[in-house]
Amino acid sequence: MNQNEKYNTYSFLLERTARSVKQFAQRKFNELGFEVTVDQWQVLKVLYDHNDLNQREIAELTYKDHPTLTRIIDLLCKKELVERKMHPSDRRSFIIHLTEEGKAKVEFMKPQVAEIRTHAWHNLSDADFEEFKRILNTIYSNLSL
Amino acid sequence: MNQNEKYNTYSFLLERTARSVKQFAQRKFNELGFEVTVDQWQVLKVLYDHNDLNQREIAELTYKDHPTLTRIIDLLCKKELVERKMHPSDRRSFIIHLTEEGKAKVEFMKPQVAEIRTHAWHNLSDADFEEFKRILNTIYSNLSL
DNA sequence: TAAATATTATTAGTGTAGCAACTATTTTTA
DNA sequence: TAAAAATAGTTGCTACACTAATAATATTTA
Repeated sequence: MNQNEKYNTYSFLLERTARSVKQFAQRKFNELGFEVTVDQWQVLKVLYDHNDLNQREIAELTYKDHPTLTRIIDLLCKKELVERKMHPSDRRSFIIHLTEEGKAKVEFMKPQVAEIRTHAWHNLSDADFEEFKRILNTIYSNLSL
Repeated sequence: MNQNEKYNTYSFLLERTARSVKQFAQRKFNELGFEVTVDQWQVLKVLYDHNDLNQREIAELTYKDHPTLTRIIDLLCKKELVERKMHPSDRRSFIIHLTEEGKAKVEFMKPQVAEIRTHAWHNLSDADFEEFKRILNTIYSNLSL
């Protein structure tokens, strides 16, 4: 493979792997009857860890954009896992609050999700894990400048 | 970070990075007036390298699913970059053919895309590149079993 | 060879990503 | 303090991913 072609590979592998990780998790979520998507889970988890954030803060923590957040919150509201509450001092923004049902859902899913996530790492070492994180973070910051 | 939380990180970093790589490329595509999406480019490139494939073959090479392929081919047809031709012996399938315009587009874009792809790898070595590919491929195969 | 099965591609429906434009509100600054 | 700028969130549009169902055609097998 010549030098030009070389860098065409990584973006392909990166995307393919990211999709396969997500797809694997979603399939498990469905099998286990979680009734939420992987992205919805990500938002629930952030709310569980921080509780009572506005949408901007959730967007920052999940690296999702605002329109996407609006739609995910809509769906989570419909499922009664979160609710939009008035912000006491800023009438532009909502406080997103995890309901009791939402909290229970996170506690139920949490260990099972952790288990699902380990599958990808068979045959890989802790050193691999650190390398992987370092490289991903470097790529990310190379493109953010 | 405890052992349970540990593996929640990688899927997040992986997806975030994959998205950022794609978004970066798409932004450059737009700035350079390519008038195709990154996914459309991927299909054009595969056709350029193999020419005259049916949609199943393109799906296999790009790891995209059939419905997605149908729609991408529709869009590329509208742009007159490819055309659907009758398969001589199998009336279920089409031969997807890169038009002259499509071929010219690939030749025009190819070196510029290669250039765009290198940005992600500043501050990273060839060894990192190999490590990265190895880890991505291992994860992918762990989840395909 | 007729019936069952498999394959190729499409359509429909849901969810997410990204962009641009917009409303409502808050903050800044002139 | 009035005008300008910034912020929070929404909506609309296009594109892609995934699932399930379907149509048309080919292949297998009984």
